[in-house]
Amino acid sequence: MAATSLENVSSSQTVKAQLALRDLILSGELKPGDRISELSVVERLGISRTPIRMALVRLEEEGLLEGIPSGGFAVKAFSEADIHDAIEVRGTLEGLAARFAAERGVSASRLADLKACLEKLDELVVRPKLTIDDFSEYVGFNREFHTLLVVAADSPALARQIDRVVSLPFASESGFVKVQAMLPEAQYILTIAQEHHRCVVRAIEDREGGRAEALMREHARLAHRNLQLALRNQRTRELVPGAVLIRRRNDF
Amino acid sequence: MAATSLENVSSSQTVKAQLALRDLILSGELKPGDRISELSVVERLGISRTPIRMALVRLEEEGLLEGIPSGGFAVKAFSEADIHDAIEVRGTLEGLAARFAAERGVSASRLADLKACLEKLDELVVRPKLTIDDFSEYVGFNREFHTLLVVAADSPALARQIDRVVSLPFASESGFVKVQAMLPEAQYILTIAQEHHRCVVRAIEDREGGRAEALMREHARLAHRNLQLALRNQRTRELVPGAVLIRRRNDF
DNA sequence: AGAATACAATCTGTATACAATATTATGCAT
DNA sequence: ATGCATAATATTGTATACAGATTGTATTCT
Repeated sequence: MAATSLENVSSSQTVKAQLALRDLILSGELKPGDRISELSVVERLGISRTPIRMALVRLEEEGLLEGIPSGGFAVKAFSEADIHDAIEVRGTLEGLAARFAAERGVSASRLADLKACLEKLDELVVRPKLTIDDFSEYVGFNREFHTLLVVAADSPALARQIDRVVSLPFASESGFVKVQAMLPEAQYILTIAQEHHRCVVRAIEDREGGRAEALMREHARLAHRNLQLALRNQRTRELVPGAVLIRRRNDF
Repeated sequence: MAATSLENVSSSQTVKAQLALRDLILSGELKPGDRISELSVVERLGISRTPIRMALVRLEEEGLLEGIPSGGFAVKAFSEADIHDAIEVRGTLEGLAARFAAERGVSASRLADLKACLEKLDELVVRPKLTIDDFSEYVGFNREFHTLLVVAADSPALARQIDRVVSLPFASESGFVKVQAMLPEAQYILTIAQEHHRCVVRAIEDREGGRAEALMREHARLAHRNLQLALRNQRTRELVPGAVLIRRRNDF
């Protein structure tokens, strides 16, 4: 079911397998701790073992799987602490990105892109009541903003590292935005987030590296709050991306 | 030649291929930009295509190779800026590790391990004139210290990210220590580095997160200085690990 | 009845064959 | 002579077959 939407894309079998497997994992059909039988995946996806094997290696590097000493791969389980730390790492690296951008300077056109994105976000945040569509639009613009920030940092080495943390669904910049739609604190958190966005751009423009860095770190703290609020009850918990990978404290 | 030392280890073909290919790249036999012909690697290593393919994927994730859009892999080239940024990222992440350790507290035994390592380093640094053996011993203890710091942070998510950045040879904690042996500033830099080590442990013990973080960041700056000193002339340049991957500014 | 061992089924790791695609070289036309 | 098109070649992506290892089960011995 989860993979059906991606069946007919024309690309390599390896990529298809990677996307399909990721969906299988994130949708919970393959549970944390499960050893992934290559043969069963073969008949489930109708792809031969070789590209599936490639996909498994890539997903291991991505962090969704872990190698089993005796051979093969298993779905990785994450604790709440893991997610917390992953968010903290993202915040730290995005902070570094903001500092790079501020200290090294950003071209006028890139700064303009950031400001344009800022305005698109502004227009949404000031609305009195946000619809579901508004939220999904917000997710898109929010992702764009974070992408533009990394571009502004102009550092391939840093971009690589950020890509890696963000690839974990619950650490991604828009991971908890969907959850926010359900929370009473939504409007408030969005307002603060947008204040951060605006100030970071301002700090970059004014070449205030330290301030830009601190702001992005603080920005990630909002994700921490969302995480805690979201995991508190079952209804919102299910909306957390990759929630099925989270093992509760006393699971073993 | 470079790979011969690893020929007879008993492990999987994939791991053998990965190690051999890494050596081939780092020794400069495969030059930056070169497309890696799978078949030629097959006859060079006497390993079939499948495990070589796996190794190529892993080396791509590791950052030594990059995928070519039309297919296959090429050896990645790095600019001096890339190396600078990789070191900065490492410093930032190790700073975060130090902060985690300080804020969350470290068990007595782990703190004792750190202090023991500190003393082993101390004993070496105070020697008036360091031999080559002293330096290689220093490299070992230095690596141990950085490993212990990551352990003290007790954060798998962070450890993963640090592993990734350290896997690039020129970003690793001991990358430039060998070069230091050739530099007149050697003793001075080692003294400062050890001061950082000592203060970080102190800061962790005293639960001073901010100080611990700042110190590890500053610590990475020593690597920046080593980098600049080392790349200045050809003799020391050759000692920089993975120097063959560095393209000079006006290479294209 | 419980534990240990042996056997069987299954699975992963590796090798190789095949097919599709990209690259290169050659020839022709402008 | 240069540029483009076509064909030959080489290389990657995929499928599958085989061998070694591992895991689970059943039987036997204590």
